[in-house]
Amino acid sequence: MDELVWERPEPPARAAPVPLSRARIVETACALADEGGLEAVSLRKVAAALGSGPMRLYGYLDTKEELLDLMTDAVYGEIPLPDPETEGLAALRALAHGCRAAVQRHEWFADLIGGRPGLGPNALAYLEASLAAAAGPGPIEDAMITVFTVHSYVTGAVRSEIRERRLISDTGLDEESWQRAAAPYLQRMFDSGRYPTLLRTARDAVHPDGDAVFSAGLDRVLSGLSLS
Amino acid sequence: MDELVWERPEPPARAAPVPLSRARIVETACALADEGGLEAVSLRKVAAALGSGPMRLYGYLDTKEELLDLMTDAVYGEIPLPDPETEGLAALRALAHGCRAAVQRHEWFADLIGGRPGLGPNALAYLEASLAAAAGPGPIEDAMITVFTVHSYVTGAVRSEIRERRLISDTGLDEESWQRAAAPYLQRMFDSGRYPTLLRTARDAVHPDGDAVFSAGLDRVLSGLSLS
DNA sequence: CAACCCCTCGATACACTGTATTGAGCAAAT
DNA sequence: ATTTGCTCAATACAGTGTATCGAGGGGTTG
Repeated sequence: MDELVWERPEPPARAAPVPLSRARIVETACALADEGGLEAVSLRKVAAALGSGPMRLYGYLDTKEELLDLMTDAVYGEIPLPDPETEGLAALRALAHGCRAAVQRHEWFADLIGGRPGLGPNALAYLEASLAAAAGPGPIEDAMITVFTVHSYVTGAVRSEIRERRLISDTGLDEESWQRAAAPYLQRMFDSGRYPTLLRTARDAVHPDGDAVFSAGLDRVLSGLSLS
Repeated sequence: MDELVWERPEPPARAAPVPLSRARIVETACALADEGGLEAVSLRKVAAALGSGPMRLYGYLDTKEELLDLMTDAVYGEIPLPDPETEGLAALRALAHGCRAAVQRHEWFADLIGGRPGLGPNALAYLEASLAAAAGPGPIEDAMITVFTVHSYVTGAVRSEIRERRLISDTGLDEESWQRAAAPYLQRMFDSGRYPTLLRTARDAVHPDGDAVFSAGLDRVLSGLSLS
């Protein structure tokens, strides 16, 4: 009390605290990430968007990583699960496409997926559906490997796709400036003669769109599974 | 000059600046990451390990992300390339195993791989070798898809593996405490009845080691490629 | 109705991050 | 011999995750 009462300002009439919930927190964190990417998600910003101080969130979370885990599980929850009648391969395909669609809606999901243990209820449900689709008459270990294989492909593929999209959109929205930025470097690399196949590819190949590439790769993976 | 010379201390006899190079920077950054993970890599720590101030690094890098890119390419450089005589499928398999081996040596590589555009010379060489191995008589687009498929699987798989390893080693080195931490939760989830296949798997399946799973998945992927 | 207590929440603080700016000292060039 | 330019370190700043603390209000008890 280093000031007299007369000088000291009144307490700032604290606004009625906004009711909070884990769901609301995750929701606004996802919204922040949707526009601005994962780096736009900080506890301070999330709290500010909710009209509260940062430390309040620690009542609902122990750590920022837990927030990311919750966000991850929220996205898993958006992936529609095929109904159990669906035949195995078709179900796996549907899950894969659902996962990719989720990444298209939430680019940042590509940064999280496969990165931390997905033990949330929705991730488990996704896993359950995959496993059920893959399970056949044989030993369950086969189904595990099938799921591992497909999901590894899916996570790797969606990351690749997002990465490439960013490579373009980072240099500026137009393809022009990207050409000017990286093309000369690549040109020089190709001129070195060390990458003949790459050079031929860059010259000849027509670059197909992401959908087609993903589907084609997925088909190859699925056809290697020797599933009943 | 707010003090008289007599009071003012001598300049700290600045130590002869350590000669630096991009290679040395990347090397020590990788060393720091090897013990301590990616979060142990900060420009300050790298600089300190080199005996210099942080800002000096900006002569060699524009950004921390560039350092991570260099580290990524350094690891790509460790992957042995199959000699060009090797038959296509065998070469792809060798590259995949080489990539996985690199991740075993540098866990942090799993966090970087597939995350940012790998345009460094070593990554390009890896890509060139993959593309050359995948290229057949058909259109080059087929080879692109093949490479995309295999590499997507590999990146996804190694991330999965590292993630699982961390899940165990994070809770404490012993399996005991992990059981105590997550097992009750999973138990309750399984008891909910929503994850029957998962439950059966957790109960019945013997968990095979990472090598076997990776190889088995890779074989499935490769066998789906319909490569000559 | 009054007094207490707990518990929730915000303010403050700390260590740390990446990076911009500034200024000092030395080497080379005029 | 003087100036110029370049290299590097010190300082500074905004932002991060999180620990600590103190005040305030709501519910429970006298």
